[in-house]
Amino acid sequence: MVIFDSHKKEKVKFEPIKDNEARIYVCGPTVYDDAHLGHARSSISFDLLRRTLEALGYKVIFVKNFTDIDDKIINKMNATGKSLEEITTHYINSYLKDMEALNVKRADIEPKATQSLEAMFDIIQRLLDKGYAYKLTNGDIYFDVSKDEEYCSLSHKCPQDEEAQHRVDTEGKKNPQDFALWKACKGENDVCFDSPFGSGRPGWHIECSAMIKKHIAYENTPYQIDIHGGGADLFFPHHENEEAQTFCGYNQHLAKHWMHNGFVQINGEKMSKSLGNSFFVKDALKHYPGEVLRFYLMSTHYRAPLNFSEEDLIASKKRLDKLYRLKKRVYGLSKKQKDKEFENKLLEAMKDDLNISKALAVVDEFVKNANEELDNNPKDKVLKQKILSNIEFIDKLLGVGGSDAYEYFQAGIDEESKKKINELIEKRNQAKKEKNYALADEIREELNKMGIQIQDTPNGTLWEKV
RNA sequence: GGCGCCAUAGCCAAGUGGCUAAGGCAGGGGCCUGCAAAGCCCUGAUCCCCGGUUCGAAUCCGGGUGGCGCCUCCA
Repeated sequence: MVIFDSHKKEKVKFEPIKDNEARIYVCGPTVYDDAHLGHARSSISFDLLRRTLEALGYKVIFVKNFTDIDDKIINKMNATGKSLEEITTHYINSYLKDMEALNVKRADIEPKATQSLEAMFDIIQRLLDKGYAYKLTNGDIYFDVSKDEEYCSLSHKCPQDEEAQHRVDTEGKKNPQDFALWKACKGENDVCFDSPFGSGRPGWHIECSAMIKKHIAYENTPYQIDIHGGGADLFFPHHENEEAQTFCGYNQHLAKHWMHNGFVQINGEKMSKSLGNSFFVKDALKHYPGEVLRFYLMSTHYRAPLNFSEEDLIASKKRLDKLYRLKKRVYGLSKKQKDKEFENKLLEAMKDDLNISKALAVVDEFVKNANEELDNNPKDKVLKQKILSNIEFIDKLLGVGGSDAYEYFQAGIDEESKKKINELIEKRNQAKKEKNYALADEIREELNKMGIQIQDTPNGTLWEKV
């Protein structure tokens, strides 16, 4: 497996710290609002990484956190009068539900910041003891970047010029880039926890360092975990700061490899709350099945920007439709016949830094060849078993193609409508038998108007929702 | 202002020095079909511009132009 390490800025061979094991931590959402398409893309990107490593035989330990203590959550509390727990529980559930619809596998561990406070205290105390952190008179504790010689060597993105540094300046800090490890309690409208450093709450960056240390960090190794992932915007300062805390606190680098996914854009601009162009997953799911959305969001390489467009999404749907039409042709088989050659080809593509374009081209080629072979050998059982097995492998590796082939095309149609559709099809077949083509075409037209498209096949007349 | 990424057919998108530049969508032609649909077959680009390196470049180097991102919470 080769991955692009954004620290080294090149593709590197993935060599795990421990043989055949991969410990991965991905920055999860701050749960103060519903997941947008950007969250979806990030989730799907690292889901593909995980599935690929698993298919290659690695034992993957996958951790994705929830940031459940943060300024924006507090703002929401103050705005709505709801408790922290109410807000975060609601959005965590909403997030999990959306990700399930997108066929993203659940993380093995889903830690919350509020449950990892002890681990944060440990790092902060170490940093204070070692002189990497200092406390202001108001009780805030900051990390002193000037004490860390390696600061900025991870992302190489630290601002150099004076102007940029002054923009992030804050009263009392020793260096403009110093960041908060602990924020002292600011009064009634704040959320505060007891700590050895007084009442307050943790800074954002410390949360991830703590959760990694607590849940999956190796001891006595140069690196605590194998891969740390997240959105490209997190590289600096978030990941730079995580690395600084962990390295200065434990004398271990945080992660051997760093991976960052590109953004979802709308009309060529980053999709974000502040630009007012964000797009919630739950809204997109009202119009398109999760699987279609997944297929679309993963069809652009994870590092490249993806400019959201409905036109492209529809093109993706049509591409996925073809896989499911093939699946209908091998419907109902139980026995499987492995096709190692195909599996290796698909895996080979994904092994190259998740080259999804290559992988999907392999899928397209497979679908095309399978259709042709089925045309020539409609009764070949082994062939059909092979095809079904390959579709299952596609589902396992890419997370698409696993649904029931009929339900895929009939999603959103209620039982009553289905009954009516079947009656009309029956009526039309009768008309066809009597060579009353005018009536048959009339019925087909009626179905079309209902948004139903039919296909006459050797196995009878099939229908799909357009 | 600092740092960085990107630019391939109508659209999406692989490709990192050398066979005829993958694949998908859309379009055109054909087979199949009562007619359709689906499926299959055929069909399209010399790779933003200029210069350089090389026997040879979409692929490397330099300079442009255009777009985007980070530097502030952000996936």
